[in-house]
Amino acid sequence: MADEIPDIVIGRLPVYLRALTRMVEEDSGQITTSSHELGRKLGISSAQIRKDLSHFGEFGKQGTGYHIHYLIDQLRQILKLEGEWPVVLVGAGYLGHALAHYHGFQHRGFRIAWLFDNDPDKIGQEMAGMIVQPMNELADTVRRNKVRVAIVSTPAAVAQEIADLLVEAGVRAILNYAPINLTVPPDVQLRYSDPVLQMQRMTYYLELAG
Amino acid sequence: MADEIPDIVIGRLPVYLRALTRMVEEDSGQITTSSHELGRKLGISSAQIRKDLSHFGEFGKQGTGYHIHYLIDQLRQILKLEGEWPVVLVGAGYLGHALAHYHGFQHRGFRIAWLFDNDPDKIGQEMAGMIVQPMNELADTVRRNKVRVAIVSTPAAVAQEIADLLVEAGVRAILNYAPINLTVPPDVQLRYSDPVLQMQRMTYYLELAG
DNA sequence: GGCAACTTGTGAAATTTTTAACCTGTCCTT
DNA sequence: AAGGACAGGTTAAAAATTTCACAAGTTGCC
Repeated sequence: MADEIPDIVIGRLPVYLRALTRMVEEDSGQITTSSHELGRKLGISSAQIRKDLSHFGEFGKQGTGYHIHYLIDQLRQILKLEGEWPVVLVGAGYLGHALAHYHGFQHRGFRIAWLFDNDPDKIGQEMAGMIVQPMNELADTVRRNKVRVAIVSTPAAVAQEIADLLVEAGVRAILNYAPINLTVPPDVQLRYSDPVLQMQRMTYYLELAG
Repeated sequence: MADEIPDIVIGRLPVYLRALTRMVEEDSGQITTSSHELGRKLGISSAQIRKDLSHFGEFGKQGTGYHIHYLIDQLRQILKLEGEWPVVLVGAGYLGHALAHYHGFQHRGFRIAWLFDNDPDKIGQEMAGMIVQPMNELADTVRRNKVRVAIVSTPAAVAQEIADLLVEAGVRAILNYAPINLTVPPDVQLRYSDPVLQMQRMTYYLELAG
């Protein structure tokens, strides 16, 4: 363990966590699992799972495997998900609306706590238990509440501008839904979620003719 | 060129395509670009861009770079995006609603053409210019129209079941928004878009203390 | 107790991916 | 017309990532 851990490894931990959590929810009374079982479910080699986890410590027991609850706890700790990160959501369009209502953040480390938009018709309106705030209060809210995580679901045209503002105000992790590449300082985490990019990646493998 | 092209390369092509398209939209009258310029915009090394493209042919000209329009055309051809893939969207919840209304598919190779749900209150209703169809007609619609691409935005509990049905009916590419790992045959493309996974990947790098 | 069946963690090997460096060709300026 | 600045494609080297394979530890059963 120790040393710089590859980001690609970090990227798989949430996948493991999700699969383990699912195993608990299915509740077959199963207490432990093995790298083989987990690998089979995820389509990942067991060696990779063991190696990934070994970066952080020894969580398993030979002959037995991994205690599911214990491993979940450890992963949540590694990923800093034991608390609940308050998230600011910028952009209250269709997508922002969906994200604001999404229940999947709960129990997985996040809570959408503020919602911003620049549309006068939306500002002041209630959405998913929040009041849509005007954009000019965004920086202040981030600063005052020491918000570190943001989701951008604005049109591409303003996404960079919003990102700059968020970073300047103290945000250190941005999930960007706008279909555009953003530039942020190296100490700011940035992830993308453009459905079209994912789709375009798949069509390469399809046959054109019907 | 020729040979099996790494999937990781395929995954970057849509990113290049998006950046190039953006350059056209910004319309500074720019005709050509270079691997360096593109790399700078995307945070990718120029060598990687040249190498990626070289898998498919020689699209640039020494001393000049790449003709933007020509490269866009080539990428669209490589990714099989010259036509328009009709897409079936399963799940008309908040997220399905957002996807159905999303304009970003247009001009990028896709058109959401059908919308399915199992909620009797939603079936028959109009949404984004489509009528929500009942789930029991899904397989038939896919088969009759030879649909090859689907988006799943159902709850996790039914996502695998839907995926099986889609594959059985002929779908060969699935974008899954449900927060669960799916299993599909090896000849079926599968991509995920779970916002929480992306967020959990970022928090690892954040500092816990406020 | 002893044996067989498992399973982890881990160095080493294999494979994949990225980067570097350079040859060759193009364009622009003088 | 010549020279310098650029820039693509490509081969080789470097770095990163995955897989292999095995020693060592655990469990359960007879």
